[in-house]
Amino acid sequence: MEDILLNEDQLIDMAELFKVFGDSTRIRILCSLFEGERHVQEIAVLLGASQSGVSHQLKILKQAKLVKSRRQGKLVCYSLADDHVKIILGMAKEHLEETL
Amino acid sequence: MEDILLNEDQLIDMAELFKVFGDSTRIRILCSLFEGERHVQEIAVLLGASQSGVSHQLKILKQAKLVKSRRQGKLVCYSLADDHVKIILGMAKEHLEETL
DNA sequence: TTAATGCATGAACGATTTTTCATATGTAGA
DNA sequence: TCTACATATGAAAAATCGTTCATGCATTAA
Repeated sequence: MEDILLNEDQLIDMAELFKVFGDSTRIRILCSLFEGERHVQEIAVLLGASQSGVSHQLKILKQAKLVKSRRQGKLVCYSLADDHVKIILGMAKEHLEETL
Repeated sequence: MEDILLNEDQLIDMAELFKVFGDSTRIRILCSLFEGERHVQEIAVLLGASQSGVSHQLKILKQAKLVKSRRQGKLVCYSLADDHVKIILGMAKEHLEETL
């Protein structure tokens, strides 16, 4: 693995990115998208959360480019933006499993 | 890559873990340990932070098992706990570089 | 034992975040 | 157009977090 020295801006960006992962509601949302697209209501029901709450969190996830969305009539479907999400979560899971 | 379905406890633990990464001071501390052990004062000077502040953050990092420590006389030396730290940071860096 | 040095910790304050509530926007169908 | 449904958003309330300050504990050397 190459070196990962970071400059000041990268540090800030990286902290921002991890902050996004650092909330169990948002991780739940990401996990709910592992098998593909879901629309907002669907996610809200799945998590037992409010529509508004989910919408707010989806916005944060989207700003971090962890999810993308497309409108389909009245629905807005969200999906994972790329594979890094799964990889990062997988790495974290591994860490947890090895250290607990 | 294997699947990464998570149960409730794992979700919480994972969010906790990412929360720890979600602060630029803590990332700075982790990066300062890439080349090996450092003691507290050394880290504080390197970051231009207070001894107390660094100590508080080191405690959080240690609880998350991202760093370990050993006492050497009056000094306490900290080092990265395992390779996951570098890997996780590397993965995040990759994500940032590809999406910005 | 006392003094000096290095680190840890508790409490308090300010700042940031998450959640909730009310409401606005957008879309489809009658 | 009007109504119903799906989502987004702003603002306020509630919860969480980071930093600082003061002080305590541990170690070493005199």
